[in-house]
Amino acid sequence: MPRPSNTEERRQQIVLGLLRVMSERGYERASVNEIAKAAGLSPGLVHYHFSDKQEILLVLVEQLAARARERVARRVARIAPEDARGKVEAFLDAFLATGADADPSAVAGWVTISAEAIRQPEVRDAYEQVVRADLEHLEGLVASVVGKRRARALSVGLFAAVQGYFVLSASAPGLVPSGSAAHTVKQMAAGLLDTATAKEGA
Amino acid sequence: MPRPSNTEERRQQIVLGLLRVMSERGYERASVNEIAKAAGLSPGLVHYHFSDKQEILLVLVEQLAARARERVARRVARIAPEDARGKVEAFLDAFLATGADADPSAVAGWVTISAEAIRQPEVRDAYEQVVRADLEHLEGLVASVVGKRRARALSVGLFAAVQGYFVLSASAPGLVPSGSAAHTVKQMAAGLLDTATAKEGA
Amino acid sequence: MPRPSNTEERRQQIVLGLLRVMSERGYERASVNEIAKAAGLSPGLVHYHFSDKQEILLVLVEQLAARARERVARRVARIAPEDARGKVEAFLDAFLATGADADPSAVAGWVTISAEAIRQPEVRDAYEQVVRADLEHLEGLVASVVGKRRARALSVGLFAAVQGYFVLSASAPGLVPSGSAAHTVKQMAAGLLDTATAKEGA
Amino acid sequence: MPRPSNTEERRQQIVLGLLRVMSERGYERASVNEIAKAAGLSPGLVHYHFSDKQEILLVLVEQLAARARERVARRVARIAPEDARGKVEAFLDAFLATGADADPSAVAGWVTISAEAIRQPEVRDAYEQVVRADLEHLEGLVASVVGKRRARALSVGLFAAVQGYFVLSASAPGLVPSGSAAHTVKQMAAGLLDTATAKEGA
DNA sequence: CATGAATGAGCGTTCATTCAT
DNA sequence: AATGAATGAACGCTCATTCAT
Repeated sequence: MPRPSNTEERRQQIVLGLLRVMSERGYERASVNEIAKAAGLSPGLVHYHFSDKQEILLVLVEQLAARARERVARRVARIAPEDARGKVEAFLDAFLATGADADPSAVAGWVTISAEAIRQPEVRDAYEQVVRADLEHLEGLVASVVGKRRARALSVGLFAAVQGYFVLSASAPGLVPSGSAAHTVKQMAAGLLDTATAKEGA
Repeated sequence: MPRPSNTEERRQQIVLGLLRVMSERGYERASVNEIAKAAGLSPGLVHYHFSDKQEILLVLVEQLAARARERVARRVARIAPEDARGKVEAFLDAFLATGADADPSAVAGWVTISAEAIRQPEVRDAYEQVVRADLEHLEGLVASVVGKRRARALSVGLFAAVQGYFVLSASAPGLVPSGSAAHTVKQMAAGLLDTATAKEGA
Repeated sequence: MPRPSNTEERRQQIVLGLLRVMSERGYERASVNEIAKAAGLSPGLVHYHFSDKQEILLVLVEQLAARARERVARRVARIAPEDARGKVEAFLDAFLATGADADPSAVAGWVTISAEAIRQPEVRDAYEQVVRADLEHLEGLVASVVGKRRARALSVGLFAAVQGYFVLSASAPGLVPSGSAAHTVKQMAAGLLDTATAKEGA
Repeated sequence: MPRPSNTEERRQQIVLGLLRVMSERGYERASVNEIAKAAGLSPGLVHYHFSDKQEILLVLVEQLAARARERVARRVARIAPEDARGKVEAFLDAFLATGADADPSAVAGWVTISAEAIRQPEVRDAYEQVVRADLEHLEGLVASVVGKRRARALSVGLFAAVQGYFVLSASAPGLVPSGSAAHTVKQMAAGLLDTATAKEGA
C-alpha cells in the first residue's frame, strides 16, 4: 500500500516558504535552498513538486488573489443589497482595513510580484488576470452607483489608490499614517461617486 | 597637464545604462556587464566609477527624483500664486499627465526601485527620503486648501494613487484606460479637498 | 500461495525502456525516471529489479547481441553447407540488410553502447565479449574460404565496415545511400576473399 | 594600455581540455570544472570564452576535422598526380596508418562525438558537415579510378570501414590486430576498385 | 582613466538512489 | 512486488567584483 499522497500539503508548504523568503529578500534572492529551508524540506523536493521556481511564484499569485477575493466576498456579503455605496466601501476595506496592516509579508509579496510582472511574461499574465478580476468586481459595484459609462475609470482610480497604499506601506512604511489608508480611500471614493452622480443627474 | 575629468559624464552614462537594463530585466538580473554594454563602456570601468552595483541604483533613485521635482516645479510655477487647488492639480499632472505614459522605462524603473526598497535598507532610505520630500511638497500645497490638520492624510492618499497608477501601468498595462490617470486622480483630489473644506468650514 | 514472479517480464520492460530512452537521449541523459515511464513502471521499481542503472545497460548489451546472433544464425542456416562464401555474405546481410535500416533505435543504442564502452570498464568488458563472439563466428566462416592464417585480419576488417555503417547511419543518416550498405560490404568481402584466395593458391 | 587579448590561446586550452577529459569520461561526464582543471584555468573562465559547453564540443569537432584534413592533404600530395589508386590509399593511410594507433584520445574523442551526434542536432550538423567533406574528397579520388557512377557507394563503404576501425580500436582495443587496419582497408579498396573497374570496362 | 580577462561563490535544476509505506 | 516521495551531491551557468596591463 503506497503512502498516501501529500503532494498538496507539500506544495502549500513550499508556496508559503516562497512568500516568507520573498517578502524578506525579493524573488530573485529567494534561493530554492532557502525556500526549502523555510518550508522545512530538502532542496531537491522543491523541484519534485514544482517544475521550476517560477511555477511556485505563479501559484503564490493565485493564492494571494484567492485570499483577497475571500476577504472581499465576506465583507461585501454583509452589506445590505440595496446599499451600493456601502459595497464599494466594503470592497476597499477588504483590501486596506486589514490587508495592508495585518499581513505585511503578503503585502510585501504582492508588491514584489507587481515588480516581477514587469519582466516575466507568465507572471504578468497571472498578475493581469488577477487584477482584471478584482477590477471587474469593483467596476460592477461602482456601476451600481454611477452607471456603467463612468465606472471603469473610477474603479481603476480607486484600485490604483489601493495598490499605491500597498507600495508605500511596504517600501516606505514610516510615511503612511497608521490606519489612514482605508479611511482616505473611502473618502476618495465618496468624492468620485458624488461628482459622477451629480454629472449623471445633470 | 592632466586630462579633464569625465567622471561625471561616465557616471551619467552608467546610471542611464542601469535604468535601461533594469526596466527590461529588473535590478538583480541587470548584470554589470549589461549595464556597461548599455552605457557603451567596458565592464571594468563601472567599478572604477562606482564602488558597487547598489551605488548605481542609489544614484538612479536620486536622479529620477530630481527629474520629477523639476517637472513638478515647472508646472506649479505656472499656476497663479493664489490658486491653491490649481497647484495641487499641477503637482498631480506633473506625475501623471506625462510621466506614466511618456517614459515607460522610468516608470518601470521606479516600480522596480519600490520593490528593491523592501529589502535593501540603503535603497529604502533613499526611496523614503525621496517620497518624503515629494509628500512634504504636496502636503504644503494641500494645506493651503484644507489646513494643516488634514493635509497629511489627504496628500498621502493622493500620492498613493499616483504610485498605484505607476504600478498598474508598468505591471498590467492593458488595464489602465489610456490618459485616464491624471483626470481621475484630479477628480479624487477635488472630492477630498471639497469634503475637507466643508468639514473645516463646519 | 505466493503470486507468480514476474521479475523477468519486468526486467524486460525496463531494458526495453532504457533502449527507447537511450536511443533518443543517450545513456547519461536517460534518467531512471524516464526509463521507468517508458517501461510503464514506477521509478522505485527499477531499483528493485536492478541494482543500478549500469546493470540495465549491461543486460541491454547482452540482449542486443542475442538478437543479432539469432538473425545471423537464421540466415546462415539457410545457406548450403558447402557454400562458404555464401555464409560470409549471410553473416554480413544479417547485420546490414535489415539491421541498420529496419531498427534505427537498436542501431542508435548500439552506437551509444560503443561510446560508453570507452569509459565504463564493465560496459567495455560486455561489449568486447559480444564483439569477440561475433568476430569468432565470422572468422570461422572466413577461414573456410581463405584459411586460418588470414581469417583474423579479414574478418576484423569486414566487421569494422559493419560497425562503421552503424555509426554513419545513426550519426550522419543523410550520407549513407539507402540500401547500399549490405551490397558494398559484400563487395568488399568478395574482393578480400578473392585476393586472399589467390595469394593462398600461389 | 590593455593587456593583449589571449582569447584564442585560452579557447585552444579549453578545447584541448575537453578532448582530454572527454576521451576518458565521455562528453556528459566531462564537467566544466574538470575541463577547466585540465586546461589549467578557473571554472568561470570557461564560460567567459565559450557561451556554453556545447560550443566547446563544436569547436573540437572542427579542430579534429582540420587535423585530419591536413594529414590527408599531406599524404595525398606526395602521390604522383596520375596515380589515382595511390591517392585513395594515401587517403586511407592518413586516417588509419597513424590516426587510430597514434592518437588514442583523438580517436576516442571522435567516437564520442559520433555518439553525441545522434542526439544533439547542432553536433549532428557539424559532424555531418565534416563527414560530408571527407566523403566528397574520397569520392573524387575514387571517381578517378572507377568513374563517377560507382564512386559514391564505394567511398561510403571505405569510409565506413575507417570509422568502424575507430570504434573498434577505441571501444574494444584488444580485438584489433595491431597495425592491421590500414592494410586491410587498402585491400578492401583494391578489391572494390578492381571489381568496379572490371564492370566499367564490360 | 580604461580594458577585458580572471575569479570563485552561488544559482536553478537534474538525478541516481533510498526508503517508508 | 510496488509506489512515489524524499535525499543530497553534482551539474552547467551567471555574476559582482578584482586586477594586471
